[in-house]
Amino acid sequence: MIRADVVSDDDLTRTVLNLVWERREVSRAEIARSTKRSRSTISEVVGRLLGTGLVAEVGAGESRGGRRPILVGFQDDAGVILGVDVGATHISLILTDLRGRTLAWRERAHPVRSDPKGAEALITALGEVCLAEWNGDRFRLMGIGVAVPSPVDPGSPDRVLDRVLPAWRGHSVLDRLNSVFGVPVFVDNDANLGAVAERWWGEAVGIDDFVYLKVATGVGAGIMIGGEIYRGATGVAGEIGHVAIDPGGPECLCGNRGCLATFVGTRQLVDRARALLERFPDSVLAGTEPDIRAIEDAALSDDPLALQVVTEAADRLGIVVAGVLNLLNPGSVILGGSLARAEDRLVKPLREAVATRTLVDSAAASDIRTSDLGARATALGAATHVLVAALANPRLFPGVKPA
Amino acid sequence: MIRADVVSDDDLTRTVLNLVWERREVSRAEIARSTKRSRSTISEVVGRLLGTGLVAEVGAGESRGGRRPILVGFQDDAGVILGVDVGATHISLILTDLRGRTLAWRERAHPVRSDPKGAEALITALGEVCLAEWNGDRFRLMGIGVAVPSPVDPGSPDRVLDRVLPAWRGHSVLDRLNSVFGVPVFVDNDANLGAVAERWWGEAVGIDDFVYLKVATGVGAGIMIGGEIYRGATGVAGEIGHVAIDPGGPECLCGNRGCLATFVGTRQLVDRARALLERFPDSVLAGTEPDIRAIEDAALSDDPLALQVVTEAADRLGIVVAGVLNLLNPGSVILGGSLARAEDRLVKPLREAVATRTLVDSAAASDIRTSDLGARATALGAATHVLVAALANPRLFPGVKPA
DNA sequence: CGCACTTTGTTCGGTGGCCGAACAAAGTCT
DNA sequence: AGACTTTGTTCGGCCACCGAACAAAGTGCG
Repeated sequence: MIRADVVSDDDLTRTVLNLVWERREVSRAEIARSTKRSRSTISEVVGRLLGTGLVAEVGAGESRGGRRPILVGFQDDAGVILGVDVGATHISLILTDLRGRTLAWRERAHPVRSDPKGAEALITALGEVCLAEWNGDRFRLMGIGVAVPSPVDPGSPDRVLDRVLPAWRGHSVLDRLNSVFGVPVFVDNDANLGAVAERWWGEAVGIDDFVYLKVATGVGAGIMIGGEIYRGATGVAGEIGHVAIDPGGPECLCGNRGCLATFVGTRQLVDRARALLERFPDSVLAGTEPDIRAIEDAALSDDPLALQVVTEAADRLGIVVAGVLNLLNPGSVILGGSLARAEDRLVKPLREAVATRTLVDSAAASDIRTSDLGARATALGAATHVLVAALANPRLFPGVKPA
Repeated sequence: MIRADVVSDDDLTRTVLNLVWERREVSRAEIARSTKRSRSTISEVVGRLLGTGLVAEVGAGESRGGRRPILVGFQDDAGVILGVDVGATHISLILTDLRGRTLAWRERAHPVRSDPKGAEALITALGEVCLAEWNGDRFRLMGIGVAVPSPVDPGSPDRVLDRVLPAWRGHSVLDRLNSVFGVPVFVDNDANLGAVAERWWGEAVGIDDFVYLKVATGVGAGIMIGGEIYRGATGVAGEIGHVAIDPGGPECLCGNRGCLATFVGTRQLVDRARALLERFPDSVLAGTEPDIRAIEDAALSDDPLALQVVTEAADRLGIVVAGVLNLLNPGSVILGGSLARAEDRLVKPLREAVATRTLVDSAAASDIRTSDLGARATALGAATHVLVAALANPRLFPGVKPA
């Protein structure tokens, strides 16, 4: 795997580049004020950046009582990124520009666990499809981000240590992506990458400390501390799917009883809905074989059965969210994955469940909401991970030569 | 309150000072190798540091095949620090040198909650006693650290926001300490400061990510991430005393039911021991009015009643510790406060309780142990907090003039 | 309209932190 | 004893960054 993080770029150059990205269009004088450097220094740095093509002079700004500033703008189309979301039962890919805009998007159901070889082929094929649809200069592809539903070892980021995806063990799939597309490949856990997506494009823009909760086949948390993903000592921080919330609960795949995942995992939600069918004969789901999507839709139309499922899930989630609030006191908790579409129908009972289990202070200070990034959140986060790496190390950008 | 954190010292100077502190005695050449700076640069920095009196040339080291190095040593007695532990029912003070050595120590039982004015007077009086016992140059006192059993707002570190100690609200007590002793006063939560003590002098030396769990009148956690205390969005991170572990449990002061604190707080442990007296007529505690200390002693002599109390507490703690492991994946969990003296008698059942509630990975990777800093841990941590601030900003040291 | 004042961006000489080369001092090893 | 190492210092120089000065291009007031 290509490793581009050995040589680091000039500190100030990086700072300026990030600032231009954030502000989109900004004058040299404004950069100087923000970074507390002299205008002469900034002028020189900006001059170098102009040479890379990552930024360009894009016109004049408003006068602040004197000469009008020359606005320097970030070139969002200077590169593109491929984001891959490897789910338990699906694979999806997104191609984005440097502002997180979707250039292409593909999704396929696939039994990833039982057919890893097919999954690998599917990813490369869909990757080609996305690039073809975009129809731009292929050498502008900067990197590939991959989200996997499993912890990722920070010591060796290219190694996925997993019981869920045994065939992904080792480097094979990632190395293959690297050699097929010829760009760096980054891997991380799906909940972590969901948090990244929220931090850059979603509900957590501007928030540096929050917890992203992803409910899907499994349950995971992405913990953002100081704007960085927190991984813990061995990279499994946030693996809350198997927190025991009911000692008398059903047995879990992990061997324990009453894990959170046995109550709010996608499959369990669907099972629960089926079990409730006879108690709610008037439900719109009656007489159907409901899937998670149908349950969400039903909840949005205030179907009593679906609301019951959502409320029960909120209750169970509440136990864990309360624990998270008490322990970490995050500014925000953002809910993604299944049920996020239900918004208030999920959040309201969740807030109530949390309120009975937390001190007033921490509960009141934390705001709980749902993501609105939808199904593309995880893939988008994977792509964003590459963007973050590139903004931290501009050498990753195509056409930027090692100084 | 004096604020000394505005002007920051030269970065390299700080790095070198910290390195000399860590290594105790180290040559210029060795510093150059460690910091990856040239010997000429280090020579100059060390020269400046020698002028401050914080370090001194302390002899020659072993030859590494050439000229013998001149060892530069940190002067542990260049300053002293006062650490104050304000408990719910006691006050203790420690006077330390810059290596955490105890120069004086005083402890008094005091109803802090009901008599804050008396507590204030007691602190200043005991501070004077400690300084008198030490009998050194008083102007070498660098600062005072105060540990309070309550969250501390990071936004205004000198303000204690508390229901537990209403009279400590605002600045009064801390300002008074500042004006009496004429040095900066630092305040933080007791569990946070216990974690600091462990990080510098205890079980967590060399470990940058761990959780310190303090069981006393209440229960709190100090979360160390990357060598820094993690405070959360509003400074209440680690307030786990009121995590609900049993919806049917007893009512808590906080208004909820089944809080962790209602099972393992000091008072609850003592109550539980009393309740068990009739079931264990042969216990060494039979016929006595046991306090927490007696229970610990009894546990150490394998008294069945005491072991029962300890085991039950371990079970309850296990629920929360398991949650912490799953969420944060810390490298270590360190137990302080009551029962820490019981060591394996506490840790063994705790590990078992945790093992049934965590994934193999995170449980196996984390090592759980007891603190051995004893009763002085919190006060020592308070003093250490000042030391940390001083090493980060040498200007705080007495006699070091603003460059 | 003209004039005083602001702001922007560039030029240019200077400063300070850090470096490398060179060297003397003080060791080790054969 | 002589060759080689390591340490610590000196000294010239590089480079990032700065401040002063300036021209260009605005605003606003009399």
